[in-house]
Amino acid sequence: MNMKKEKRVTIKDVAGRASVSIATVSHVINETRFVSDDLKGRILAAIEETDYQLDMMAGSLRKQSTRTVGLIVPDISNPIYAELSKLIENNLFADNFTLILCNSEHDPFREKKYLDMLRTKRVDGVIVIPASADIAHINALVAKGLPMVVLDRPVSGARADAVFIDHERAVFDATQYLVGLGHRRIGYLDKSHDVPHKAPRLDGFHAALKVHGIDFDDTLHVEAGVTFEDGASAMGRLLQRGPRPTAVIAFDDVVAMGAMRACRDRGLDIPDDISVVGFDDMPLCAYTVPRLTTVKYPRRKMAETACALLLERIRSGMDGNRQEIVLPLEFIVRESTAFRGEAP
Amino acid sequence: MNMKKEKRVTIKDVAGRASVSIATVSHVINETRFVSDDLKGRILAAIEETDYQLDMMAGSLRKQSTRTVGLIVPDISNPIYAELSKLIENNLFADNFTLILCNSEHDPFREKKYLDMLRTKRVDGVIVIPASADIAHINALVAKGLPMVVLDRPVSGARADAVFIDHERAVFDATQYLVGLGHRRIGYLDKSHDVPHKAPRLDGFHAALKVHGIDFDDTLHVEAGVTFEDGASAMGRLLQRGPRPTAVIAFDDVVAMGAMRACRDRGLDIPDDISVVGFDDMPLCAYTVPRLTTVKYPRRKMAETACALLLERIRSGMDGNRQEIVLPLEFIVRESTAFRGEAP
DNA sequence: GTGAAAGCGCTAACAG
DNA sequence: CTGTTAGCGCTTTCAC
Repeated sequence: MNMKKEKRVTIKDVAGRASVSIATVSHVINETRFVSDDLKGRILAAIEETDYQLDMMAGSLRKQSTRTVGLIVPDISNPIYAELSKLIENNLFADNFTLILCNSEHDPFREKKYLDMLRTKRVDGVIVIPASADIAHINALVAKGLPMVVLDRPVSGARADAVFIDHERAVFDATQYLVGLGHRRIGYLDKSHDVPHKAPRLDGFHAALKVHGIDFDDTLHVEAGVTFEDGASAMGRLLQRGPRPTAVIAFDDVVAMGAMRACRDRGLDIPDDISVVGFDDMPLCAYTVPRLTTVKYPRRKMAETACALLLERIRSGMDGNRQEIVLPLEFIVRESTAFRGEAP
Repeated sequence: MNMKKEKRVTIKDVAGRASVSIATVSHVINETRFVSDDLKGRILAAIEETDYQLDMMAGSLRKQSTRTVGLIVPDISNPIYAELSKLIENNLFADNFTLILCNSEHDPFREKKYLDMLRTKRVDGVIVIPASADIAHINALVAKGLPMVVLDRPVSGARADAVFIDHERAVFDATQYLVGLGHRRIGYLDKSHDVPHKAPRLDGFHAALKVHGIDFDDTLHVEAGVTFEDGASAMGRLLQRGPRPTAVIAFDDVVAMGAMRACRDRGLDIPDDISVVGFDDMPLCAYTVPRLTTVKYPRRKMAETACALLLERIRSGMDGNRQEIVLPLEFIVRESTAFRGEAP
């Protein structure tokens, strides 16, 4: 095939062909000042004929703005982050921004490396779901004037704008709901990584138990990774430890689904033998058997808010005070939770 | 807070501080020619002190290469594309490339708009899962010298490199498997969009039926969209049409799961009353109840091959013949398929 | 071994 | 209304 790259056609070629200055060409392209119909016509024709296409890079160098933003997520293959990314991408697309996708793989080191790359590529801003609670590198970039918003996870001391949810409250409510159903032995499938929202969630769990005078049994606390398999094996471990719980709260829906599978494999019925509640409300939750009771993660609102915050800060050139927005959560009762056997 | 943007520190500042020429600074940064230890030391120190960071954009303009590639997927919130994206991102990261993510939303028009943006941003190449069979705009870019690879869907007449799977064969095998289990009334949950792999798959289905002397009953053919809900409602429609099938083949796992849900809601057992087979093998398949029999989509191999092809073409400057690689599929039998009631 | 200087393709003063 | 021109920050000949 041997496809030779033809010489790139530049604004100069267009100008030459239309017998005008390159300034005028630039101005009709960007609609940045009035140009007579005559010239405009010739220029448009020349663009057409030469099949000219703007080189944004050159423009970006000049304008010091790339109309590109970076998004750092722990793992795009987690459905919740996938959906969030999609919503963010949609918002940005509407504003003619383009998205650089970065998977940190839950690795703070990789996150940092990506942050460097993004800066080097001169993105106009970045949205990051931080992999760990250590956000010194994030704050450093903010200090250098890079617009950033931290998403999803309540890291303390952030100097970037932030939008997240009230993790503690959400788990508190979920726990309280289970207690209301008569459950007293409630398992907690925690996250094994040390993510920023791990502590607040566990706090919420403990707080709810305390309010209802339930002692926390440490054997009911196990940790799980990020896959279905991790959820299943964690649940397996939990079930081996002494008297089994009548309900469990999982760190997210993926873990909850793995857990349901593990129960099922041991002949335990959900929710008759064990109630399970998830976290996130992935679309799938309404289609599992049984349908999963869960906490709804406000992804649409989160994406919109994050983009609004970021774009505003990009527009304003980092003026204005830091914003922190906490989004409300919704508890969605489906079929995976029920009264405890003997309870009212 | 009012964060003033400090003046950007450039290569000039570093050169000044180290009392050398900017050329030398550039050379130590890029390790592109020998520099004495003395100067190198001073330069490195100056970089450190000024917290200088390379501006890739300027370099890219000069070098005509951005070390960025575009990825266009129909919908990143589809788990299979999410995983594919992740694998691709990983491959590129290893080579220090950066990824611009684009959701076409299954819309050819939006795909085209994104392609324009990518070109304008001077990406070094693009990987695209085409939204439709019309790929004139893709070929046009290839003709202009942009390295591209078309993924997943067997569009005809592509001038870009391509890597996809044998859709026809896969569905042929799946159908044959069901027939082997004694099924004769097999439903087909097709895709409603006119995607490039729609026809080959249906061909495979028909071919298998024909081989076994089974007449195709048109009432068993329904179309579904892309969500769980779409799958459920399509299955609902199918069940309303005359004698029900004893098995169904779904266009993808998402549709299959929606279909399972719909069966369940009507008191039908899977697989005792109806067998269902999906397509893709999302991780979730092993965790549903029952576990889903499906065709395994070779995502890892696909990601690797696509990246290898693209990077090679970028490296070689579009030399060499067009490549087309067809990846093998694997049929994964789990619990959602069984012998037809009365059959052996 | 090192430096000077010419651009990469565009935008935006500034000058008419 | 339109054109001239000075950069944006870097890479890379070419010369010493």
